Amino acid sequence: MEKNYRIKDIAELSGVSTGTVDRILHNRGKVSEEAQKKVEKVLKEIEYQPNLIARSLALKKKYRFITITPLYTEGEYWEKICQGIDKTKHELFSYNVEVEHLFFDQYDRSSFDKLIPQVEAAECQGVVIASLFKDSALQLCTRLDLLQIPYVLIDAYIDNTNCIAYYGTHSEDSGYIAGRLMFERMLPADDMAIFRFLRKGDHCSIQILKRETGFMQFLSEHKYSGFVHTVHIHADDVEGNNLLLDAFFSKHPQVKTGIIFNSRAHLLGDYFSARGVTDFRLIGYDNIGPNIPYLNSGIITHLIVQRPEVQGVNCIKALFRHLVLKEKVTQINYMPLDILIKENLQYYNNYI
Amino acid sequence: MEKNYRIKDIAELSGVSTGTVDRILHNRGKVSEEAQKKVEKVLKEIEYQPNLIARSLALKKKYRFITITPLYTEGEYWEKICQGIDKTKHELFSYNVEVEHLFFDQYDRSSFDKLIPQVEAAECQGVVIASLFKDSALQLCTRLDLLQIPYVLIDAYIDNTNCIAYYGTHSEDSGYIAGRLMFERMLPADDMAIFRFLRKGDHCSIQILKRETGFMQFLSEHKYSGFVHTVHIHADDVEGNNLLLDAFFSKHPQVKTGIIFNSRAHLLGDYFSARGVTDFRLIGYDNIGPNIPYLNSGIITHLIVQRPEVQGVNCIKALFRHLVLKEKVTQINYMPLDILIKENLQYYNNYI
DNA sequence: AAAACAGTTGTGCACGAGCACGGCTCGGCA
DNA sequence: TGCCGAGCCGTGCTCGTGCACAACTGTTTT
Repeated sequence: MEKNYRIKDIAELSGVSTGTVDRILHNRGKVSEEAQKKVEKVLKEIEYQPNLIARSLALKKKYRFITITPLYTEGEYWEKICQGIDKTKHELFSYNVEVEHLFFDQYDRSSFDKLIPQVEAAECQGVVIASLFKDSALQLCTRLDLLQIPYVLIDAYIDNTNCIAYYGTHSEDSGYIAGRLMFERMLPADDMAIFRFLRKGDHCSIQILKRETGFMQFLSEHKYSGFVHTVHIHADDVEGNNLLLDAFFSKHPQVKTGIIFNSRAHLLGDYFSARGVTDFRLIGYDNIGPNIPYLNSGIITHLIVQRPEVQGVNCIKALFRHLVLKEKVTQINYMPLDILIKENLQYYNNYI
Repeated sequence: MEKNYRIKDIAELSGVSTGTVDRILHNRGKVSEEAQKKVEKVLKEIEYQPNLIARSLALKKKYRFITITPLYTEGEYWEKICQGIDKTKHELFSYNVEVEHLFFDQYDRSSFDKLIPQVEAAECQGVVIASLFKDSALQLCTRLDLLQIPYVLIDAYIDNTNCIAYYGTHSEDSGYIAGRLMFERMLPADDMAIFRFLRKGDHCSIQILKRETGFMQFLSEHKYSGFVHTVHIHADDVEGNNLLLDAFFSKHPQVKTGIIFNSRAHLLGDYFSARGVTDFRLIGYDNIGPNIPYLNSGIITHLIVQRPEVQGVNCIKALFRHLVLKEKVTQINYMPLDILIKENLQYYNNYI
């Protein structure tokens, strides 16, 4: 039968006024030792849980968060992250939390750098940083440290920052999982292909390279003895790529298994579906819109996915919990790595 | 530049008092047509979002929810559900939400029935019902309908109730997925085994039977031509079962693949690990504590899991959103069906 | 014409916490 | 004794909403 104690109750129980209790709870202003002791004694006996509702009504403080993410087109990975952010923003509306999005071009580092002074100028209480560009992100972090503005990292973890939280996946392990999935249905001596779909200016991010590392580690740990073909493709040039892939498969018809470590498996899906290929086992990443039909039709056999919406939700909630609720937030948070197949796809987005 | 409009603002804009605006917003009491029109006009122009914080402070209403779930021992499936519930209860503490747990014995239907008058007597605003016993649950539902108390179903969906929400999984499809996973690494003509671990009084619930149905459907759709051995085992009798399993495997040494449709794969894990068997492919359900070490050691190859904590969270949130926020809640919510393997296990619980 | 009444409308307090301001006590000093 | 200031403490307003009650208007009744 737990009772909701109020400051007023504590004041009455300890024989002082609410003002004194308030001063003790927030240790502001001077309080006599006697009063301190009396109140502390009461506080020890009861379990006071401040009414957060009343607090956030009394504090007319506005919380302004800024997010810095890649600009996305419809169906892209970062759209899902931002959907999670916007959902949470709506949920926290009554707590006076406002969220403003700033975008950069994920293929142009300088576009990120240009945002740094903007963030410094904006009066904000917290920042969410998509840390694709490690050095630039680190620079922003140190600027924010100086301004004493808390920030959350998303996507790539950066050592030696004072971020209050990081949300992302363990890239090596996500590659390792891919290795396991691929191994389920091939022989250790079968050839395979890694497709690197890059766009002009694409930097083949550290994340992607780490996935590949984890993948190769699985292969070596499990005595893989086949040959791994690496196929480089420029994502923008559809015509050229078709020729390139035609050449590759006519030269290596034994390759029946492949993987793409970024979210562009659908581009290879386009190729296979145009050529009528149905017996290739393809593993990809991320449940972005364009990948879905190919998972459904069986051209992509597995997608390794990472709940981007939840990441977005968690970023904002981390700032909220840190600043408003003054709770402790765990710093490093690796998201679950989910395995999506045709059969469990339809239920995947029904969380929360 | 969205502004937070308050009732006071609306009153000023439309030239009436806050009381009148209040009456119109909640359509209570009589208001002159003139005032109605003036306020409605303003409401159309601005987008009024009531401050929920202030509202729940003003309404000193207590919300008392009751949950009715099986009594669990440590590490059991229902423990995870209740963990999600308790987490949310803590989160909604300041909204005056209280949650009381009632437990029944999942192997004794009458223990559920005994709770019905208790629920009716308790003055509560919402109920969460674990609907394992379909008929008994239905009876409770109709009682609650009469009392006009909203309720949420968890576990099994029941037709023709007025539940405001249901959270659970699509049982057939979760069996269908198991079929796919099993087929990944066997030949269509290989024999397999279905292990039915039941406890005394266990009713081999509809859920479990449906999983089996979905599984068999996958087999027939994919031209399975082997033999499915069904092994019945009483979960309580370890010694007897060892003998029974010994007999089975010596008679059918060709069976190298098996599945258990409830969460007791760990019992078979006990057997295999005692016998030193390492080349059996076993698929199970639910990431309950005892299953985890066997997934890690490779004795269980896959677990199909369904985010029980999230289900618990969602149940309480559904009642909260319905009663407090007065939002619309979607009625039927099938949870994601996740595939857990050794490699992605460690990250699985890092959500929210 | 005064009173009663119905139909509206405005006012004021409550919810619980935060915070500023003013008031109280007590000691020191002239 | 009177005055001042430091140290401590209590009061009262605020946030935005809900709701009860009082107050106001205009019409009908005695």
